[in-house]
Amino acid sequence: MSPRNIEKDQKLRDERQRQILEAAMHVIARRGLPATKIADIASTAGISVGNVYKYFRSKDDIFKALVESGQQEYREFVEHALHLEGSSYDKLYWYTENWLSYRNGWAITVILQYARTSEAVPEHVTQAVSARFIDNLRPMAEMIAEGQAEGVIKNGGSLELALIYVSMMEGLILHNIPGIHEIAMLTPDKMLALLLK
Amino acid sequence: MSPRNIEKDQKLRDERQRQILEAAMHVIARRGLPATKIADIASTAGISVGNVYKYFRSKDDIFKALVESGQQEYREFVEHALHLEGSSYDKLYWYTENWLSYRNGWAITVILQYARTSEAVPEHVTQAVSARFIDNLRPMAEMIAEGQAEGVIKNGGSLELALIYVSMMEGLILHNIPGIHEIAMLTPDKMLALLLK
Amino acid sequence: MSPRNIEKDQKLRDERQRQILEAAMHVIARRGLPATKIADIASTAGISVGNVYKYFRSKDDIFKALVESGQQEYREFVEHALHLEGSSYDKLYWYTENWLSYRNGWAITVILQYARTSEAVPEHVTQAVSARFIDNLRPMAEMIAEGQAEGVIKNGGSLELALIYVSMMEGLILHNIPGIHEIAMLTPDKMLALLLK
Amino acid sequence: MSPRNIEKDQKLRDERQRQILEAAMHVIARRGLPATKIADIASTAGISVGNVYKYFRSKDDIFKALVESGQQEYREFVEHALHLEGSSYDKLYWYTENWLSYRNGWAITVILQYARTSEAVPEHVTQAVSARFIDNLRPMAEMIAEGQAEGVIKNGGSLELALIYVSMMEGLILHNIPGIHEIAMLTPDKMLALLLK
DNA sequence: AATGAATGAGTATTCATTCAT
DNA sequence: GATGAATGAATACTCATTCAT
Repeated sequence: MSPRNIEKDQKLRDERQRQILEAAMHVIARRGLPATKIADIASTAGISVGNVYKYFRSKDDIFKALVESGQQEYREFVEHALHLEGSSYDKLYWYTENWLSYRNGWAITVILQYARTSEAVPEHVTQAVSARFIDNLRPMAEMIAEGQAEGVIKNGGSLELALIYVSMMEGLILHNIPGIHEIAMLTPDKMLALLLK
Repeated sequence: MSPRNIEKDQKLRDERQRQILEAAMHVIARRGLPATKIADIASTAGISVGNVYKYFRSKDDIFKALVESGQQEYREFVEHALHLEGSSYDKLYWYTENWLSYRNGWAITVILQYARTSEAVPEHVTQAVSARFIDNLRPMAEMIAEGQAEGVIKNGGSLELALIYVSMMEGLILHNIPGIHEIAMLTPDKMLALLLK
Repeated sequence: MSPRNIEKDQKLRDERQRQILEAAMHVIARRGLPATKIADIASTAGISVGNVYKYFRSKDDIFKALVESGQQEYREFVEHALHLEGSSYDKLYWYTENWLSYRNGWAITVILQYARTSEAVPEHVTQAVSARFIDNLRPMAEMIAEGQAEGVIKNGGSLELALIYVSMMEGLILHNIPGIHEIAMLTPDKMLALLLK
Repeated sequence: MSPRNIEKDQKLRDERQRQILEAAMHVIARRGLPATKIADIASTAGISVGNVYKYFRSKDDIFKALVESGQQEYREFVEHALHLEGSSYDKLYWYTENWLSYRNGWAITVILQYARTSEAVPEHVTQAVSARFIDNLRPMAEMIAEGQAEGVIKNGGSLELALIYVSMMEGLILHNIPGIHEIAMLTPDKMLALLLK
């Protein structure tokens, strides 16, 4: 009866949804949530305004999905680092080098920071993001603990050091400043040096 | 009108202006610029909406003034640290302890971060803020260089280390997360440990 | 294609069209024209949105068809009453009893009332409906005139009395109020009593 | 301190509110609630769109206020009739003549009918309006009971007769049909004749 | 013919800014 | 100067209609 290919339709729907989130991530990271118009997201995604609403109930709904997928993407990233072959230094090096250069890393960092700190975000969202943020520190803490066992990394609470290191990376990522590279050629080894004995 | 009154009037104007900026700083830091209404600023400052416009031309004007006074306040703060009596460690300790706990520190950090990174901010503002940010790194770099001369602080480019340290502090300040203190009692010495040999 | 099939196709088309109008009648009567979405009509009719447009040019087109078929259905109803065997009282009784209880009576009454009175309806539609409404009063007027000739019904212009009686029925039908039956068990004889000498 | 006259301001506010409701009543009665734009109400009231929202939270809020004031206005009207000097016939005559010709009568009738019957109206509103409608029948029932005691009016439940009479008036009022007056010069005595013995 | 995804014009609502008092 | 009512441009969201499959 139906003249449409249901399976293919579903694939197209999933593809569209990813398309919208991808567009939203970059636009929102650059301008902030409230300054981003649905029309911006739609045109970046190459679709019409109305069609965005076929896939998401509201702008806030998009933001929520963005935050969730961002945190999941980060979790997979850091878990991947943890399970690499090699010394803990190698793992941390890989993490540092790749999160800095990864195309979505900056955008995810900016968006999650906004989600955690702005009172314009509903409190239950803020809290969920914060809880997950802390949970996402654990793989990094594990890498640090390994390094301490290997005698390479400074002593101290591994979770505390993880928080400090992640904060530093976030702080640096947020300094997307023109001209910053002229004063600092920040390479992973310079950043990791802070953790070393 | 006597010159006495004119002078007094001017003082009142300046006082009001500071009042408005103070209110704007806290409201904007919490909700972000676009989500903050002039009415919020006015009511926080305890004056009427219309009256705000007697002191500032527009919302953007308030933001610009905020950013400027914030950067100036930071500059004075860091210069003060640099000229303290004592070792470079003592100076950095004072800086770390006080900027973290200073009432306006958090708000200034949040606002300047937004001013630097959002495309919703006019480019000439972004650029001015960024340039001044780099300039404001110098007193910190000087303290670090002193510490290196004293043989206490790690080797490396002092401006680079300053950027890293400031980024870390900003990153930590932005983690105004409920529950974060249960996993990390961050004291100045733990943070400074990163810089030490 | 054989003429047999063409004929069959036409029947199917007519059937679908009636299906859509039937669905539209009930949805629109309940929510009003502007608050009714094409999607509501489609899903009530059990077909897809796109398919509705295979049978009607537009929402307004559906409404126009609805109004026409509603007025025709009413006309047939009242003509049927007029040509029943029996006294004029019997005819009026049958009319009163059955229009009140007839499944489409309420919906048709509501829709025609809207079509006649709302400025949101194009004027040429309003006028056509009104003209036909007046015309549709005539069979009722005839029944009343008969009753007057029989000496059972009050004196007075038969068309005027018809208008009054029909208005009363419409008014009552529009009082689809929960709880109304607890204060009034309205039976045809009570309503007809008004017309009697 | 305040440069505005508070008492005068309040009066102006009340005046504006009445202005908006008055405008809304006529526009909504003519076009229906969903087809009425806030811009229509605003321009009819002679103020700006934004200013409407200084006095009412939303379009639905306006509608609710309209319904309440409409029912109150009707109640006062019918109570006034009840307490007039004279026979019950005189009272009913006054009621019939004046509600028909009263400038707001038509609009109130149309709006209340919509409020009672459309599913587009939230159910708690529908129910409140219906309950009050039934309550508002009582003064009319009292007039009818008086008439029955005087031996002028037909026998029968007074509340039932009230419902029938009010429905008839509503039905007639809703027949705001061009050309209707050429077939029926409806005067109060013709309408009241229905109730007489 | 049937489907439902895609489009974009239309409307409710918000809020920076102005202005009469 | 101070106030807050008034304005209207801007934006989220809806829905009639079209169109590719």
